[in-house]
Amino acid sequence: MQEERRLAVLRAIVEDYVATEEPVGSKALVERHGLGVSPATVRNDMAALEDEGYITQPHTSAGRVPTDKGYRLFVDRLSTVKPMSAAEKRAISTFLDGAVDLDDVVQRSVRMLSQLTRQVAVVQYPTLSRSTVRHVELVSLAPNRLLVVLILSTGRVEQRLVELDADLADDDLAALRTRINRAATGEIIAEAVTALRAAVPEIDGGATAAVVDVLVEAMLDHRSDGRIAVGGAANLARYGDSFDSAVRPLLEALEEHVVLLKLLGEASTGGMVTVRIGAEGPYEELASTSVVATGYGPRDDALATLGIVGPTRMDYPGTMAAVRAVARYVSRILDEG
Amino acid sequence: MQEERRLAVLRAIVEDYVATEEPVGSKALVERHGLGVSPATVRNDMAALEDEGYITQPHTSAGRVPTDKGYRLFVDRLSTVKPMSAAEKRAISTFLDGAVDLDDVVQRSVRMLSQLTRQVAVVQYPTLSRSTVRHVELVSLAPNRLLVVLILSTGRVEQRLVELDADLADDDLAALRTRINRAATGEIIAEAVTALRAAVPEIDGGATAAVVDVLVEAMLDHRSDGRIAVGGAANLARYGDSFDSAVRPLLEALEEHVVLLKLLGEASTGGMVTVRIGAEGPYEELASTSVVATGYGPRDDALATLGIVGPTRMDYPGTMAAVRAVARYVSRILDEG
DNA sequence: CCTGGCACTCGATTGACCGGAGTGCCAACT
DNA sequence: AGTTGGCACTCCGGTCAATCGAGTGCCAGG
Repeated sequence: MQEERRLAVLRAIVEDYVATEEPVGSKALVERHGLGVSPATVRNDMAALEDEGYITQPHTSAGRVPTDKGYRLFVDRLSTVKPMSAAEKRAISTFLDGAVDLDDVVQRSVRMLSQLTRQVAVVQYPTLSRSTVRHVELVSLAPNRLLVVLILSTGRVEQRLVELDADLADDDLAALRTRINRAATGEIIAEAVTALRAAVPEIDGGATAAVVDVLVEAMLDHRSDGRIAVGGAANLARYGDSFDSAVRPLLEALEEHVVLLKLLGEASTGGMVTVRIGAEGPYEELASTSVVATGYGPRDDALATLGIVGPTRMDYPGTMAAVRAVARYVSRILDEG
Repeated sequence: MQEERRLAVLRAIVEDYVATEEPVGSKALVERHGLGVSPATVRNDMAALEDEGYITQPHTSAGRVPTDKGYRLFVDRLSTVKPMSAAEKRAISTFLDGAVDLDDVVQRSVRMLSQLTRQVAVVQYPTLSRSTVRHVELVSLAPNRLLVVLILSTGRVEQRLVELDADLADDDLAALRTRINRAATGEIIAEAVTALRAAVPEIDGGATAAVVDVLVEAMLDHRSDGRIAVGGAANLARYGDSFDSAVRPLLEALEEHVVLLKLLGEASTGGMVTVRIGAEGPYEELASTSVVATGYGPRDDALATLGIVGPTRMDYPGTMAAVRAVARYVSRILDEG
């Protein structure tokens, strides 16, 4: 029973601190939240919580502040994901439905997320590796120049120019085209690559091999795999204090897309919203920032990841709800498209 | 003659203030710069300069700080663009030469610029409107589905899917293709659009018109026209003071690409590096930021614009040199590509 | 196990004070 | 006419002491 109250106290501390941005003391706590005990009792609980490492005081005779460990407990056991309001849901839905193509979907998602959470939003472009090949087209621009066009189920189109050593006859080209499509169409990337390599024999002097090589390269192209959209950086201005220590490394991380991918990547386990708090990750400089992320994609295949980056002191329930909601709507749109 | 010295004083003030970030007084001025007069004399000059609006004091009995007008005079008449060192030139050249495609060129330019100037760099993707059509390809994916591929002299490839109302026969398609290419290939966008509209008659029931419409839309597509790459936002962390007032609106502007385009666009007059200082532009919130930009493109056609955004208190000579140098190398690369 | 009371700590605020950098002006000098 | 040295004045910034108040820890009693 006192154990139960202690957790209630921790929850109250987290909520108050997130709201006020100031260390919270025993007196203010009993006033604002209706826990029916005296400040002294709360003080005892706080002392215990501090011993266990959930909260800390910035200096003697100041209020308490949650530690990373405290936030962790709060997120894992004390918070209930508060559902989005109907109005918010509608706003998300209509805004995202207005997108005209894949790029636009991602752009709008980033914007939506950053507005909902008032944090920096990060959305990874859908990965190719889980998507399937819809069609491969070979276009002869000149006898020895070929345009290879790869169309994927995600709506992404990749094209490459191939310079051939020797000219390629029209009927050879047609044969190659049908053969390639027979092998690759409908397969997911990984399958398509192996099928392609196996099914297409050499036709004339390495030309075919060159085409297949380029096609495989296009399929595995990590440039589009790793692409990332970032939005809402203006929200960083709200950091107020702790500026050089927190914002600078974060701004740097936001430009280092590789770092961002790693941050998000940790969080791609299916369906659930994942939270990385403070120094739990491998990046020293981001010790005072948290990441809230989740995977998304059609039919719950986690094609890619989206989420937000913000200070450890953030509204976790609301943020998690927003991230989850946006991920769901985006997934639905990708499903339809 | 005293007029001459006054300008020397102004120059000294600007240089000192940029270097030290502190209001500069008469005594420090005569010490650091070798102007052979007494502090009292300098004080008189400063009073005159203040009357004319070139400098101002933050408060009584403080040193002087340049006004926007002062910076303007400095940039227009007092500064000599200091040339880049050989090492810097080499660094720019080799780094940009490593680029593999157009996107990469832009990415690297942004990175290079932000590193050289330690400011936020902005590079606009080359505009279509000045480039020429290299080739148009029509690919039949199905009897009533057409892939339209547009290849431009800049190396940019745009593709569109067209759904036709009626099926299109293969020989009609071939005829259309040659007709389109005869009209458009080699022309700059604007010409190509009109030539296309004039030269291609209707073949069957509006199908051709649809294709041409899509093609024209692809040519004029403002998404690729307006695309912008931003880099070096971490340099904003050096703003130190005046944070909310300066950085927040700047971060917002950096995400509003339309605003950025306007800012850069003012500066696209051929060949020269343009400088917008403080409140000279239309944006109230950016009153304490300057833009240093220039056009770039093959053969000095200004295809697009690149530059940096930074505080009015910046090293204009060095920054202008860096912007000019990067623009030249990028232009050269586009020329070759 | 909770509670009221009490002494204690320590950051934050306030006000007084001082030193220094810088100015403006004037009279004297070249 | 332009330059210079001198001088009184202003005002910012830092320091120091005093005070306030929020908050704690602990203890004794319910």
